[in-house]
Amino acid sequence: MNLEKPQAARKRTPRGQGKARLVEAASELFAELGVSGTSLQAIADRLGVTKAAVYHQFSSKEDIVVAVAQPVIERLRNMADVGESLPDGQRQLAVIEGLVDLALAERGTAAVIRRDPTMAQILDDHAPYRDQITRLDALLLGPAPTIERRVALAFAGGGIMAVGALPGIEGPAAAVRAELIAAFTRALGSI
Amino acid sequence: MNLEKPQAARKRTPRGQGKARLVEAASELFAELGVSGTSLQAIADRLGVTKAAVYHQFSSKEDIVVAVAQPVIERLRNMADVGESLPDGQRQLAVIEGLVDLALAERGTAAVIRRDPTMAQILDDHAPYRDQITRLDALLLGPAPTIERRVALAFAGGGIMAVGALPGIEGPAAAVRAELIAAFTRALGSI
DNA sequence: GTCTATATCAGGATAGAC
DNA sequence: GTCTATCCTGATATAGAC
Repeated sequence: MNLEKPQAARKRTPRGQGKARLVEAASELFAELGVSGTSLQAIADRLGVTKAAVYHQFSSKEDIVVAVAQPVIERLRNMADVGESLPDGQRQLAVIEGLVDLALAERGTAAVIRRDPTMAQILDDHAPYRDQITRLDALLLGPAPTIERRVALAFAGGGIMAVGALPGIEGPAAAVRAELIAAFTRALGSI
Repeated sequence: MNLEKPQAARKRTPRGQGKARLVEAASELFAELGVSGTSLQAIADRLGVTKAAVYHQFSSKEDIVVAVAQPVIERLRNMADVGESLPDGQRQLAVIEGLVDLALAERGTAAVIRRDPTMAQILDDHAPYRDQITRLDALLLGPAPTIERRVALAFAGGGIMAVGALPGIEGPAAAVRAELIAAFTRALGSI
């Protein structure tokens, strides 16, 4: 018994920066299957290499998860920097626009970060991420937020991520963006 | 080598309807860890039994997943029935109220259904679920919806689920409910 | 950078005793 | 209904050759 595993046909290794390719493949798979639903074998298969090649680049699955989240964390840090540098009246809108752009640009990854339990657990132990979330929450909620305001923020945050994860809204990006910013502002502003 | 596994101390089997207890435990774990992050061993441990006992109740993990979703599917069917029986002007609000109540009542489970990839994959192959979603979409969107309206619905749907999954909003349930219905209506109605 | 091969363990699932 | 024991597969991870 024990037939040989088919082992997906290896395409010529498109050489070069292996890490970036790997992170991209992992990111897509995480969005499709979730983090714990994605095996290193699956990542390797998508790249046309073996698991050992994956382990050459990252020494654990957790390292890959962090690497996938990294660009998003950088964007969050940037948004917090910009927001804090603005006068009070402009902070909220700037952050909201930033979050919407992030959700639309990073699509899958942003959604995974917000809703995948494994990702959440890893990032909760990852100070660089937690710090940005704290800063952005402060910018959006102000000091001593009411419970209604917290609910509204959770609602709006869940909303943009759901739209980001939505398939088939490739077309009129500007319209979607405008509608999202409006929806977010309405959700938050009304309280 | 190969120490004996500690095997969590077994508490006296609290009798009775094993299936219901099992579904409840699984439901909680799915919400905490995701479906693929939850092993049958973990479910068994939470109940204080062995894996084999779990397999006595359900013949596969997929069966458990469907059983966990079942009460939510029933509620969705009910909402669709009620909505379709109402005159045009009242349908939308009735469905929105139903969805908000569902998100608040089923908390974790409703959120898992909307955002867990494994759950989604299983339910996509599960006609009873798909049918209700189709009916509710029709009630909320009407025929030939614009893309803006679809975005708004996705936004609102993601929003209530995010709030449902939010920890620590046990207190003023009525206020949260009212705020959610308002937010949902605003998100949809404005297009 | 990538491979083959292998160690180790956990996961889903089954058989059969009590 | 629950247990023990076991099977098989696939998962993470490592060692060492090319």
